[in-house]
Amino acid sequence: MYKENNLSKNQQIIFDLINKSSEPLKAYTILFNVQKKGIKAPPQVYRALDKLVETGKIHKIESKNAFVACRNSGCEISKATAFSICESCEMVDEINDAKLTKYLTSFSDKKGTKYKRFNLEFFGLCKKCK
Amino acid sequence: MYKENNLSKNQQIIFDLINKSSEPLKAYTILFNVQKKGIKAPPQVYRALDKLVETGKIHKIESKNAFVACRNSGCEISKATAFSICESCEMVDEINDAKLTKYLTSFSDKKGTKYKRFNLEFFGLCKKCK
DNA sequence: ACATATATGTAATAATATAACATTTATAAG
DNA sequence: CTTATAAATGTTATATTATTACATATATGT
Ligand SMILES: [Zn+2]
Ligand SMILES: [Zn+2]
Ligand SMILES: [Zn+2]
Ligand SMILES: [Zn+2]
Repeated sequence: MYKENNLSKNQQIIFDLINKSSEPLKAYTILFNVQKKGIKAPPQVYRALDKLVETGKIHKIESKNAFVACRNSGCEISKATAFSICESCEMVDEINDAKLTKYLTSFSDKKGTKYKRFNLEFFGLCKKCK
Repeated sequence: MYKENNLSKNQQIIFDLINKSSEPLKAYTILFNVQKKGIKAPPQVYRALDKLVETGKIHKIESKNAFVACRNSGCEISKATAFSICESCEMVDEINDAKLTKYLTSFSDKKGTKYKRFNLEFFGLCKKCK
């Protein structure tokens, strides 16, 4: 049967919040902001986050323990992610560069091993902060 | 005056532990293992870790909140790091690939911005686990 | 000897994340 | 519709990771 919307209630609430945020959100910031919607405890937040990461709707910025909505319609599987992170204002942008993705996806190390997933974080100053 | 060894006592103890480990170590694992040497509290561990990361002697594996010794004599500044991480056995290897480093160091995004630092984590299966 | 920066020791607490278990809701099959 | 199964939710407690704050000590340069 055809499924109109694949997000559950909590997942949708949390996705909406992250999606409309201009900056990465931390789990407990999310928790605080969705308590008015009935989501009261950490596990509810973390479970939704896990699912959203798993399906590529959001990504975790590992160096910040924070989450951003995916801005790249081509990466539902979340296996090839790259971000630019401003060291001054904390701004994060998802990088969508086909050449970069191709280069890294096809990268093989000295033993010839290839990898099925990567995450790349660039750090510097954004345009505003330069 | 000439300085023989640039690590303080706590820094040296903690570096030695990480350096002889075959796997990434977490802060509280480190704490547990150096208590016999007189390091008794988290701030002592985290301060040493911060300094060691800052000087490039160790690196933090962000996706694991764990630390490995630098195996790449050329990256004292810790501004261009890449790792391969086995999803099965947790093994981590630092990647030292001049071409990759060059490619990423000279990468500029669509707005022409260049970045002064990056961290790249590849995920897959190591030779043993394949 | 003095000033300054770096490192240490210690207690308390903050921030991030998971375990465990009961219950409910959605989906699919018979 | 009924039943079986999987997915999601609610709730309490706890585990793990990291920092604040403040007192003291050690190293470094003049
Ligand atoms: Zn994406
Ligand atoms: Zn900025
Ligand atoms: Zn290194
Ligand atoms: Zn392995």
